[in-house]
Amino acid sequence: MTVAITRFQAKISGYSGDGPGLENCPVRTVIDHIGGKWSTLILLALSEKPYRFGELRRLVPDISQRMLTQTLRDLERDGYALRTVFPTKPPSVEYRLTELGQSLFAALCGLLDWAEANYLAVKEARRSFDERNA
Amino acid sequence: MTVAITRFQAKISGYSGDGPGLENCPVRTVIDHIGGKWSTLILLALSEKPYRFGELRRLVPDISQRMLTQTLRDLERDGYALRTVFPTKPPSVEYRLTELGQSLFAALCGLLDWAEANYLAVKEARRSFDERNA
DNA sequence: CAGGATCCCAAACGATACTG
DNA sequence: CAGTATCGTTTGGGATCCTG
Repeated sequence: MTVAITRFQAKISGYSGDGPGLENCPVRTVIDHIGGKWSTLILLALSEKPYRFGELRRLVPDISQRMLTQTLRDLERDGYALRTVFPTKPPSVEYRLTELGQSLFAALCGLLDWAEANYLAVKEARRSFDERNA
Repeated sequence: MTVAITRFQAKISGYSGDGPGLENCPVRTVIDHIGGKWSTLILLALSEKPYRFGELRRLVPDISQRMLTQTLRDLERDGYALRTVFPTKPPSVEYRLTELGQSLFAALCGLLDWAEANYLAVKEARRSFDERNA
């Protein structure tokens, strides 16, 4: 698979040495930030339609408000989400995906589909591994 | 986008409530484990061809030997990688992707390509955000 | 309603030393 | 060579209280 060799060299190895190259690795730049516990979930929620803060809390009941705030800030900072404040009383804040966020979501869909199709195999592999190493 | 609504409801919401449903969420089961700092990198390396422990260390110079061991164990446990010990002296151990690992890698490729194509936009978004909130 | 501030814990990660 | 063991640090994340 010469293709894959090229892929790896291009995507990783060139940035793995010493010096300031690490921050310029595309894979790390992007993956590191969607690896959080909640990022993909919120991204997935917002891919549906814009939501307000409280609505997101209800959609993902087991997220703390602290982490919801922080996850939304991160998504905003990376250019994936747009935050709009409506100066009503009490205030209301809407979050929606940007074009960049929508395109990231589209790229993520393949992985989400894979997860849905194969997670049982993964769970079984874990069970089997744990049994062998008991 | 009714499609996305369906996707979200199916993939997340049903598992987000109370009870033991969370461990059965496909998205979390898979994403949580490839969200580590090194998993995708090692997966990417092994997608090229089988490697030995020391070769992987050299390919990803900034990984500690402790984390390389642990990442490889996790990949093995999830059924993505196969570990083969050759009882030579000194011993030599080869890691290669399983079918499951290769199919996960294929599903991941879309995201890796996206990262490569868009990471400059992400970096710029971050810079701009940090400037606005200085 | 949508957070900010603070405290605290657990997990992830890194560095170093040692071994079959 | 390919690990294991131990330690210390750093980060991620949860709980709680407070506010415009």
